[in-house]
Amino acid sequence: MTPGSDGAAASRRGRSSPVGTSVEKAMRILEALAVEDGPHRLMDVAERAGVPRSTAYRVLATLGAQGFAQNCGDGRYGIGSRLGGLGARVVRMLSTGVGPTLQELQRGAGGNTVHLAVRVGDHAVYLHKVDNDKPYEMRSRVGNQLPLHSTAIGKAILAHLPPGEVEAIVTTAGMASRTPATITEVGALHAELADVRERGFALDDEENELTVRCIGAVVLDRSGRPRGGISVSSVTFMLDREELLGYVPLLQATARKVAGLI
Amino acid sequence: MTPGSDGAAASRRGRSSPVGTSVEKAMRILEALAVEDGPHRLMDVAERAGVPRSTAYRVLATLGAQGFAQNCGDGRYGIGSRLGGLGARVVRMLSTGVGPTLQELQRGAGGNTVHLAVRVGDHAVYLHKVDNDKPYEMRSRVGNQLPLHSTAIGKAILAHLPPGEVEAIVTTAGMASRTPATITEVGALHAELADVRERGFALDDEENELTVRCIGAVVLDRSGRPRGGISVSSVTFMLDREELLGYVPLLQATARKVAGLI
DNA sequence: ACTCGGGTTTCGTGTAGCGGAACGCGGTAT
DNA sequence: ATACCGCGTTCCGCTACACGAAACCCGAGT
Repeated sequence: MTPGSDGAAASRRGRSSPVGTSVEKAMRILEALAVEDGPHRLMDVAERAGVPRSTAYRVLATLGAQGFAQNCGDGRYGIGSRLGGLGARVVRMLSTGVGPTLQELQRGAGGNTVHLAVRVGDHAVYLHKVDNDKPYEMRSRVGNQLPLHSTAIGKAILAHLPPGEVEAIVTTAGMASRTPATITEVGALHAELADVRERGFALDDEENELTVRCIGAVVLDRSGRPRGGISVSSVTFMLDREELLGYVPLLQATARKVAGLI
Repeated sequence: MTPGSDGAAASRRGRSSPVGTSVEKAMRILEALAVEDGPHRLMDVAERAGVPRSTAYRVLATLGAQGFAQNCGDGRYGIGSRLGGLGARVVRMLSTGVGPTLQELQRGAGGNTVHLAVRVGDHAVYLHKVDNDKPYEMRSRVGNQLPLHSTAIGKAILAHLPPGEVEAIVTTAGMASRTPATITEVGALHAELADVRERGFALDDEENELTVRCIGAVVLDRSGRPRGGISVSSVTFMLDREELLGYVPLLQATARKVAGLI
């Protein structure tokens, strides 16, 4: 088997938490540390990462000794600065890779704001942003988390996940009502996701933020799993729905291009 | 032993490459993938990470299956998008943590540009930047790499590393001559680093970039090792050396504060 | 004083990580 | 054409290291 391919192997012994190798555990623990700001209790990290407490402790000791994690003195844990250096490099490299492609999209889509986000656990995280050429700008920032059930990128991702995983995500992350238009019922969400799959793009019409309308398309990795998505956004009073939908073909073409660059 | 403490243990079996646990190997491999842009050959990654080829292969297979690394089809490897999501979160979290403190420094230091960088291998990487309030700005960007021997932050870091490690760094990274003032002799560097230690800060007077002058102070982790540094920068024709040096006490105080936030 | 939550430590088990060596394939020199 | 070489990939036997249940310990709440 070649590296980077699926490798659905692993997880044989798994009693309650089917996490495979120790490297995988470590990465999941780092992701668990990065979901929200404050220092985290060992127990929460362990649970979120799906590993037993003592394992989380051992891995955190290793990561801490290397500067990738940090024991905040009291028993709490946070991310370490060495991970910051790595993260800054990674974001910069990926951004420079996709930057030109997304700028083309921005220009071709009326100069409106373009976002690339990738899935991290039960959220998506902005990885790159191309600001619009308008006098105002969106308040989004690289590194911001966004919900999956109420955003165009999020719904595009969910639409390409197996239904069981969608279920798991809404169970743990909930379906917070962000605006009156937010989908807050699991049934309605599944119906919407079927629509998204059929149309090949997702529409967020003030579901996540009042006065903001977005179209989003999924970005798949080479094994067909959804890694993230891209979107074009505008404020509702500047761009009507029809005009925004006119950019869908370009959005989809760009999403396919981005998939090759991730 | 408590996690996050030194833990100089590890590396007993070590034949040629004294790298300990598999988690540590994985993190070093990720760092090796992030040093420069293009896809990397397996061999280069293995060498840079200090692990045998077959080990690098196996770890990359694991990381690739999880989306943290990527096999670019031909035998080359790059970073995966899942690492990008993690990295974006991490940078954002660390930035929001230190942002206010560094903004205070910027205001207290005449509104000049402030940087926070952390060490990654034999370079430093910008993790946060507070732009100046002048009509022009520095071209630096978060995620940029900077050499250690020719920058204020870099010299502040080197000054707090054991001499052997300094030797190793200049051996592998070299001492490129960036301007006529760049220190390019190992002996001169060691002398300069002794100065830096004694004064408690580093000065880069057009050593890395013509017309740019910086003061830098080291940021130590809780076990006393240098994790990175902060700096105040200005163009030479706007700020003479004396005035810049006047900001040293505030710089040092801020560095100590940042050490607690990393 | 008793309990409880949760971080830390211990420990015996066996497995997954390890890395040297062999393989195969494409490119290059002869 | 053939030999060579560099390098990604695969194999394989050994054992160090990961594993996780359970014990331990400390501080807070009652």
